[in-house]
Amino acid sequence: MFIRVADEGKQNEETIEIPVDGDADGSVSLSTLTAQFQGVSALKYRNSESGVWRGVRVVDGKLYHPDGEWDPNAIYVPVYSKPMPSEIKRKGFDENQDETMSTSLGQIKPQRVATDFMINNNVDYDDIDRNRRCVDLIVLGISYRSLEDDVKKCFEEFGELVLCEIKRDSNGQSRGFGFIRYKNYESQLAVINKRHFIDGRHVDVKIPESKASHEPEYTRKIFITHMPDAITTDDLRQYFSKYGTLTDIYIPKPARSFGFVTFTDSSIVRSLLGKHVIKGCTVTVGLAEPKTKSYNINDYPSSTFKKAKSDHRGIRTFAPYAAPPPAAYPYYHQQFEQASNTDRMFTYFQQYNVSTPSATKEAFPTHQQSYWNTTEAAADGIWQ
DNA sequence: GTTGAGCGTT
Repeated sequence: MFIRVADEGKQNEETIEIPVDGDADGSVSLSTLTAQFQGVSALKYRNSESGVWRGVRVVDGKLYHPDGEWDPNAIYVPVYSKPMPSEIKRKGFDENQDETMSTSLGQIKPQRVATDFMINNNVDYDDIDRNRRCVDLIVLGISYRSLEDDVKKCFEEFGELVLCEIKRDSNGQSRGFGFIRYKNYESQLAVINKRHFIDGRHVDVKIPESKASHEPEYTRKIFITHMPDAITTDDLRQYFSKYGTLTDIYIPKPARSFGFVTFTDSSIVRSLLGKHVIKGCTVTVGLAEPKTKSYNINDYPSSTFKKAKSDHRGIRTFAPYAAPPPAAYPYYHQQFEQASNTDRMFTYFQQYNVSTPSATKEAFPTHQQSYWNTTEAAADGIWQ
């Protein structure tokens, strides 16, 4: 069986039939879809009764129809998150521009080939370029008695170093961390995310926060819970690296059933919220809270998870519920991307007959973004 | 069952 997919307003010229995996679970593979619609992250369709858009559920790279079966006559419309396909630079797109970058290590000519991964995950070349360069790497966990030479000896095994230093206080006492930098990017790839031993201590090498991203760390980080002890950092790396470039993986020792994975980019984070199956275990992915409570909310208006939670308690107090939610719960943010506003949220939730007294609107300051979705709302008893 | 150690200098 096939479903018909076309960009909005292009049903006449460019409707493409996409196969449904009938052997398995009747889902449509997101990668099959992205082969035809670059940059697509979900599908939507018009609800024939109400006329409003409905989102198709996306889980683990597969699209599931809310009613359990696809309508062969419907036209499904791709939902894109940024950037739009026309903005994805493919090989040849801007070949006449000189894109040679100057770095302290010489000239690097970036390759301009969009991989499937990049297209699927809306990774653009700026991300890749930034990530392909050698940067100073932070070395954490250095013994206080280790010297520069000890550190150097360990890391020279992987290639020529252009920097190796241990940070010290004004008395010359080691602070237990330092920085290294390689001449070649391959060496950087070889040491990062691996365990190293110096003077009987294991040390970690990471991209330092100052180089990781322009976005605050916690917006790029997921919080994984209900995680069995058997899941290791390697398992998390293997599983989550398909969604983006990782800058950090953390599992406390001894294990406490949770962990963190940090990406280079915050944009993938929202799409990962919910259940995932890793090594046969179902784990829950949530947002990481900021490590310090002293952040200024106005600095990061798009990342105020705690505020979003209290907003939705606001609804619960007011709303009587006339009807149960539909069979599936499309993510609000998959339809409307990142920036939200009160009016648009209320319009969206009206399709579920959630009563929205005007007083409730006051609980939604317009500068705040809501990350919560209808599944979470249902779990919290809004519609029970 | 549910939130992380530590991040500099030019």
